[in-house]
Amino acid sequence: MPKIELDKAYSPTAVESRLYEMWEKNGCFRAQIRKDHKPYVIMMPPPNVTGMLTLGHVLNNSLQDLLARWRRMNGDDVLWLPGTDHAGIATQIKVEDQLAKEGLTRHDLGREKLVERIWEWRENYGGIILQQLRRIGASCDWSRTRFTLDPEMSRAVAEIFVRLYKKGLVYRGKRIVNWDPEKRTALSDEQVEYRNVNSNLWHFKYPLSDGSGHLVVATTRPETMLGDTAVAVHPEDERYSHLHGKTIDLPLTGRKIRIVPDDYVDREFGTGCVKVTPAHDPNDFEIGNRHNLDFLIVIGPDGRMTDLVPEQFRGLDRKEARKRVVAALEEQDFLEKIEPYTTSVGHNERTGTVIEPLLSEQWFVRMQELAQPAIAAVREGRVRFHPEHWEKTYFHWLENVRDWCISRQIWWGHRIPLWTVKETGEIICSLDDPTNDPKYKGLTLDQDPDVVDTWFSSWLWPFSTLGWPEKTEDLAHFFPSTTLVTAPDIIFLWVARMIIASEEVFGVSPYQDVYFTGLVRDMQGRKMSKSLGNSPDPIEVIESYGADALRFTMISQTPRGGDVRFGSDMCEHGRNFANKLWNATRFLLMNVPEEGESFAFDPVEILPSAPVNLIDQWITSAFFSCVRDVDRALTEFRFADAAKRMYGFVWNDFCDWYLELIKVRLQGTLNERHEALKHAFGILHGIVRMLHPIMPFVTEEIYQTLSKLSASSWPANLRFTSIMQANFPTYQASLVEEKVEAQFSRLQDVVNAIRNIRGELRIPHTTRIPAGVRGDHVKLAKEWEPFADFVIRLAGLSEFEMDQHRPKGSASAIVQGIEVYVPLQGLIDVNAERARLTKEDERLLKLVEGTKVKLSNPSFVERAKPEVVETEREKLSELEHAHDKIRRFLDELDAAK
RNA sequence: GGGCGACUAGCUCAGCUGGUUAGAGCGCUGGUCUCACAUACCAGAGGUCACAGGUUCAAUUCCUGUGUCGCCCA
Repeated sequence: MPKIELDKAYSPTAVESRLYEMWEKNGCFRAQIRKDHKPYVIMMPPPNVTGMLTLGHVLNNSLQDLLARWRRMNGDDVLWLPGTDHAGIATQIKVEDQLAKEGLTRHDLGREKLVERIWEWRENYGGIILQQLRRIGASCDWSRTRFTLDPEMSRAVAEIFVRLYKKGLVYRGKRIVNWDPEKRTALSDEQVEYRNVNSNLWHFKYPLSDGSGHLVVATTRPETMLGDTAVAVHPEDERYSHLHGKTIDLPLTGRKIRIVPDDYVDREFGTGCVKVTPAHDPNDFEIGNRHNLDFLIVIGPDGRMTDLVPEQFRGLDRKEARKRVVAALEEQDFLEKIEPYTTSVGHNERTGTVIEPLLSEQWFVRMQELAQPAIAAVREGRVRFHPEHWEKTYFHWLENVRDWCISRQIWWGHRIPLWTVKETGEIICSLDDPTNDPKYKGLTLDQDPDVVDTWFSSWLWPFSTLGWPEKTEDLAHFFPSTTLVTAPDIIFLWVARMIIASEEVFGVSPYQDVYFTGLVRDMQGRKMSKSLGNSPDPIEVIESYGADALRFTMISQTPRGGDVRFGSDMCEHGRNFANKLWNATRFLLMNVPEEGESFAFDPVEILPSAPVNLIDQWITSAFFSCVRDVDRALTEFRFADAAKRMYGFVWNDFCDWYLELIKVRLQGTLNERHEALKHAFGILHGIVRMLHPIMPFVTEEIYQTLSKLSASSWPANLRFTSIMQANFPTYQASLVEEKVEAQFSRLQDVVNAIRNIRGELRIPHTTRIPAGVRGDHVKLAKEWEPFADFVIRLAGLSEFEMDQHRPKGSASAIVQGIEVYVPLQGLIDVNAERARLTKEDERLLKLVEGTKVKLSNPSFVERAKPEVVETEREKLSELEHAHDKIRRFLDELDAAK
């Protein structure tokens, strides 16, 4: 067996690409359908096909990968299904921008050609993000990659549309919708982002037709006054009750409009009179319906004033129209005043265009009825949210849900499966194109030109990706899925709707658990944004620190569901950890016997019997406690806890204590050396398997190395091409021994006490000093004799005594009731020792006093639980004991002076 | 305007169902290139747990209010 030597530092770059290729080549990520294996399914939230990897994606997908790898190593049939979203508007914009550079518009190309161009674009540039996901080590099943516009997915969209249409849950309605005049399409309420904008409140005088004076109305949108068809006042507002039914001469237009009483009006706001523009405001629209008002569309779909306005304003852009209207009103003395005002204005969340509420005919999904099972699903715990509090947001939305506007006036997307017979006006809703149906021979059929909202395909993602509506094997095995990991900003857009769709189609929820991650922010707590330039490119971060480092850092720094503050230099944390693990391995390998000698180790999972050596027992016990905690943390979606627990075990227990301790044995006899190494490799083997889900690359690299080492003795059924086929360590209760851990903690405390004395008294490491524990010799010897060498090594001692006698003028400490001493012998400064002891004296005194006060309170002793009082008493006696000792040491020090 | 969340060491965060000597990582201070790792080792300093009330024998932990910050909805 050749000696294996590792580099001094772990360098991730080369390792990562090599291993990822190996995994893919061996089909390690491919989901299997096996008898007697539980499926574990995660549907990746499909990123936009136009998207680039952000730190948000990294966090999200690292968590999904962690879960997928963890469950896979636990033997589940894991399916992590990746894909992209066709992102209707965003993608079409990309290509239209390209066309613009060629001096063309989409209308020059026409529908078919444009769609062709977009497909071409997708082939060339789309889905880069899926390549980037490979860089973080994503172990998704690429063979099942889906795109929301794949033919199978289109089939699913048509299917659901037809079903809902036939149930009357999809309908055409004329409503105020969120209109994007830039892209000339409607948007759903959820795709509009409201921003506060500094603007004005304009107060206009509207003269009464009878010449008896005027009313004053206030508005944030002067240009819409051209479309006013009423002025509303509150029915019970006495100031205006005499005006009900009278009319106004609407300035600039020469139109007479009515004064109507309506509850909607807020008497406190402005003058209590409201101008009503039913075709351009959702509330005014309702008022318009209630009072049979005219609906005048004065701003067209292109954002320009229509022919329904006076000539001087026609064709003007809405911004320009605002200026001109105000100017005209001012000129004619209809302007009362202008005051600064902050108003909330809807913007397209993607492009930032100011949304125009516009009366238009669109397709809607009737949501109220559909929402009920989705509410029940969460209420009954069939879907659990983590953190739980998101349920409140979810319920609030669903309980007040409004109908969903699903039609979009763009070309890139799923066509609405509706045809109108030109001659008869008959509407055909059909899965298949009826154009060639003999039934309609001789008639002209026009398909609805619109496409559906992208989310109308994404809401089917949990099952359309598995072949629905076909009855596929995948659908049978992998639906419903298990866990969804996503960001809370799409709780309405996506999560709620997916639950709705699954409940509607299958009567079940699409997953059991939803984990909501937080937002990734910069170190100042600001959102990552392109314009701020505060968003590091994950790929660059990976190149300088490694994917494992990025993953580990993000996951361990992420509060449960809370926002993460992230700066790339934080990745040092993860990088150092990977390096630590690497060097621990390196160290063990350096101690492997030279070529020619036989050496074999057993993976910890198949340890034939419990270790006999106390050190080995301790690390084994600590390892399995860690496994238990990690397992529990992952089950409860406490990812950061899991990461920190593993970190603590590996760094502190394994490296700082265990490896230091076995150095003693590695210098012992050949047999001792073998025993120590065998066990150490066993634990290391467990560690890499435990860490693999969170740091896939470095652990695989180490696993591969260990495999070479153990090839001869390792049972064939436990030899795998990849660590991800090996088992995640399983908790072994029988190997966790509290007594051993307690004994070990005494050893640690004694060593720490000596180190503390050394540190405080400024004794350099190079100076070897004697130290000892005092007490009954026989008893002490029994416990401490076996540890003498260890204490000597770890505390840097010349000798370690176990005696009744403690030399006068020693530096001392009390830990767990054990008296530890370092004979001074003029080695150090008496004053420094006095300072050290005084500090300890004061600390203990404070604790003693505090505990005494507590115990002398009769109501505490009476009313607190007996075991609490008992613990408190024991604590007091321990503290007093230690305190007395410290006092005596101090006296002794003074006497020695 | 309504709702949700946060406020613990200089920074980023743990601390679940009330009783702990309030923790970790980074940073800081001092000491070490000790033959795995200076991406390291050893030691140390640093917190009236945002504020004010209340419940309780006991509150960082539960309740109410205030303040600051963030997010969502209208």
